[in-house]
Amino acid sequence: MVRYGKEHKEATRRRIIETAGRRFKKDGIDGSGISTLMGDAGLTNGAFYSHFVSKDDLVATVVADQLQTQSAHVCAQAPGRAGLEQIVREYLSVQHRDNPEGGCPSAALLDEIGRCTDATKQAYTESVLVLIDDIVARLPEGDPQSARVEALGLLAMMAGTLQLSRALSDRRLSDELLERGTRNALALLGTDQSS
Amino acid sequence: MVRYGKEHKEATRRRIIETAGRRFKKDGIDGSGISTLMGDAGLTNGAFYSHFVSKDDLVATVVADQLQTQSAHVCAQAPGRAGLEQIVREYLSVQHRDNPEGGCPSAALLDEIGRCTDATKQAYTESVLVLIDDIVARLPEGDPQSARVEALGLLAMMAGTLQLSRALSDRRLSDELLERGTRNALALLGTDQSS
DNA sequence: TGTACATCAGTGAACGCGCGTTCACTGATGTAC
DNA sequence: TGTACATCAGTGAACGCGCGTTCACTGATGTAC
Repeated sequence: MVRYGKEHKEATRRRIIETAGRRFKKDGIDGSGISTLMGDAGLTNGAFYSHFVSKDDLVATVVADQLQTQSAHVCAQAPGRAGLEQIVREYLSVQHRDNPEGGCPSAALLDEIGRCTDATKQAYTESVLVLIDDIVARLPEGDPQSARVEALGLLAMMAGTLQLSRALSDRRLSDELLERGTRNALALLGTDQSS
Repeated sequence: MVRYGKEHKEATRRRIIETAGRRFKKDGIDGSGISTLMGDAGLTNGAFYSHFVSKDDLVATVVADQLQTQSAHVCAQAPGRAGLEQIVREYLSVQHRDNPEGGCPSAALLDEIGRCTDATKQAYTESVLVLIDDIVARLPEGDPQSARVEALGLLAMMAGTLQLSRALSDRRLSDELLERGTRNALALLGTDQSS
């Protein structure tokens, strides 16, 4: 009865979500059309609507998937404080700055997400909290809600720094900003979080 | 010989630049069409090209103008450290979060600017350095280049925090992030900047 | 003072193009007998 | 084992629309006589 096995269609859907993630981060959400997105996945535009209800549907799905991938990456790092420092250094690196399509979705898309539908903002919020909890697990114990907000603050600071480093046309200044950002981020971790 | 006096056309150009700034910050650069932008200024699409060479030209012009407006706002604040603290508190306020079109262009557009033409990134870089020097003027003296990078780090952190607060669909979490961000920003100012 | 005129800021229709979305279809698949 | 068939993932042309840009024009302006 089942023709291709359902793995086939699901694999295609996965492929679309992953290539769309890279494309969105490279060209922006508004800057990526359906035909281009499907072409990236090796398909034609018409097939899109048998996988997603609308572009908004894809956007919300991709945003959630991107953050989940990032969570997995965080979890794969060495445990505890040492791993956190490694994450910060990687995040605020020249390599990350120069490779938006393979990097953090918040750094590439955060202000655009703020202008998206409520569904997308909700998908972002839920998924970012999963990521945040993976970071919180590496912090010394304390009030969990306070630690969450602390980790959100760290993410915001790192994403903003990467964005600014990408917008500066002066390479040297951009490099210096990344260094300073790394120091600031590590300082933020070093301070014990009172209430 | 001169018909309308040149003030007339210059006033119109100013009006386009200012209304476009608000529109870009509200709907994004990719999300704002020429007809809409000209309509905002009380004109029709056709008049656009007697004021600007292209949309890219407008974008670069608007980005520079927005930062200049922000510089003026910074300079209008009380002098020294007290003024700086006031700026930080205003920046990371609920009012600013809920009013992107009247707020900071970096918070509204930074990742999109990173994807713009070199000309726009250059306009951004030059103008942001003017803003940064207005902030540096409020910091204790020291190595000026180091102070610049410190101020850039502060801007990046504040812009990222505001963006994240706008992307979160959980209002309470968003509010808490702004509070935490304010504390972090003030801490960043409190620490003396060694090298 | 009154009229003819040159200027030029702004109009609005049109250009080709890509957008998001729809739909009649194709053709490879694995199944049933 | 071989053939007829139902399924359905994917195709590609087409929809109306708004994009950035061009251009022939309109009509209010202030000037010249």
